[in-house]
Amino acid sequence: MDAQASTRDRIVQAAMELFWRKGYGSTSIADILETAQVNSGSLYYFFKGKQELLVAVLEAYRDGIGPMLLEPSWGEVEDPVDKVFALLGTYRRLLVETDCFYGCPIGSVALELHEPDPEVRELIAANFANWTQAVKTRLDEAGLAEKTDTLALAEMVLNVMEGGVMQTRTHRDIGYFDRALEQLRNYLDCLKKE
Amino acid sequence: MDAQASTRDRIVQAAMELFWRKGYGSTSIADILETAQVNSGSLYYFFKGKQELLVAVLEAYRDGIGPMLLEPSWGEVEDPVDKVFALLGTYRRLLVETDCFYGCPIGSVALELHEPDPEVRELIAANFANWTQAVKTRLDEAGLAEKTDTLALAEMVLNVMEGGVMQTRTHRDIGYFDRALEQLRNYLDCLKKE
DNA sequence: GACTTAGTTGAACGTTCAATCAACAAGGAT
DNA sequence: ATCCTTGTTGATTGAACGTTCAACTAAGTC
Repeated sequence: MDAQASTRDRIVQAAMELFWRKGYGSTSIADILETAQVNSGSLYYFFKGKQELLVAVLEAYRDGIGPMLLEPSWGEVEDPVDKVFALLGTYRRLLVETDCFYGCPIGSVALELHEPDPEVRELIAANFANWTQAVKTRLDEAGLAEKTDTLALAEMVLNVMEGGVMQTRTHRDIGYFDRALEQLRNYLDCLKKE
Repeated sequence: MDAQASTRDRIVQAAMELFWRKGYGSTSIADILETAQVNSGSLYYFFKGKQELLVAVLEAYRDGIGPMLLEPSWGEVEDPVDKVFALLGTYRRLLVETDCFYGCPIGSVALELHEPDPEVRELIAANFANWTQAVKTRLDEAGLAEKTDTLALAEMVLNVMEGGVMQTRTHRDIGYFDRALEQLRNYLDCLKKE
C-alpha cells in the first residue's frame, strides 16, 4: 500500500469522488482542492484546467472497469447470465448504500454535459462500449437462441440499468430498479425458451 | 392565437426551451432574459429565483404531457402497442431533428440535479409517473398475458427510452435508439405469445 | 557551491452569475 | 385630483468561479 498517494493521484481521486457525488458542473475547483488537500497551483501544474481533469477521470474509469467493477462483481459467479445480474447487483448495492442518491458515474456525466468536447464525448462512449462489450461476451456464453443479437441485447441491459438508476434516484425508491431487473430477467427467460 | 403572449408566459417558454437545449445549470438567467426579451426585474417580479422558474417549467410539462405529447403522438394510431411505439417515435424524431443532441427534457434535468429540492424532485417524479401511467393504460388494452405486470412493463419502456436517448446522444448515432426499440418490440412479442 | 528541474504555494485577477432595488408607467378605484 | 395595484426597467451588487503567476522549496547533477 502507498503510505501516501502522489499529489496527482489524490487530485484525480478527489475529482472522481466529487464528480460522482455532486456532478461535474456543481463541483468547484475549490471543492476538489479541499478534498485532495492540495493548492490550486499544483492542480494547474498537472492539468490544463477542469476539463482536462474530467478527461483524466474518464480515462481512469475506462482503464479501471475490469479490475474495479467487472471482476469484483462476478468473481465467484459461474453462470454467464448470473454474472450479468451480479454486475447489475453492484449498481443496486451502490444505490442502497447511498439511500438512492448516487448511481452510475458515467451516465451521470453523459446526461449532464449537453455539448461536450469531442474528446470527452468519445471517452464517455468508450466507457459505455467497454461495459456493453463485456456484457455481450457473457451473453454469448449464455446459450440463447442462435439468431439473438447479443450486442443489441447488451445495449438493452445498459439502457435498463441506466433508466432504472434514474427512476430509482428520482423516486428515492429501490423498487424501480428491482422491477427493471425483474423485467430484464423475464426477457432473458423468453429468449432462452425460443 | 395570442398576438402577444404575456411576459410571464414568454419567460416560462424561454426557460423551457433553454433548459432542454443547454440544461438547467448551463442556462443563465441572462440567457433566459435575452431569449424572452424581458428585463431581469420582470423575471424576479414573477419568480423568486431560478429554481422557482424550474418548478414552473416542470409544472408546464406535467400539465402539457397529454395535449402536447401523448395526443399528437398517437392521434391517428389505433392499436395500443402501436400507440406506445408512436410515442417512442416522437422521441426518435426529436433526436433525428437535432442531430442526436437533444432528448427527453425531463430525463435531462433528472440526472443533472444531484441533490434537488424536494419540490423539484417530486415534480420530476410526477412527470415520470404520468408518462408511465399513460403507457400502462395502453398496455392494459393490448391483450398481453394475464399475469403481466403492466406497470412494471411501462416503467421498463421508460427505462429503455431514456437509456436509448442517452446512448444515442453520447454516440451521436440513432442506431442505438433503434436497436433499443427493436429489443423492446421483441420483448412485447414474447409477452403476447405466452 | 552553482545550476537545473520538478513540484508547491496562495494571493490576486477577470469574468460570470443570480439577485436586488429604486424609479417609473398605466389603469382603475375613491 | 389622488392613490393603490400591477407591472416594467436596467444599472448595480457581491459572491463564486476557473485560472494565472511570481515566488519558493527540495532534490538531483556536475
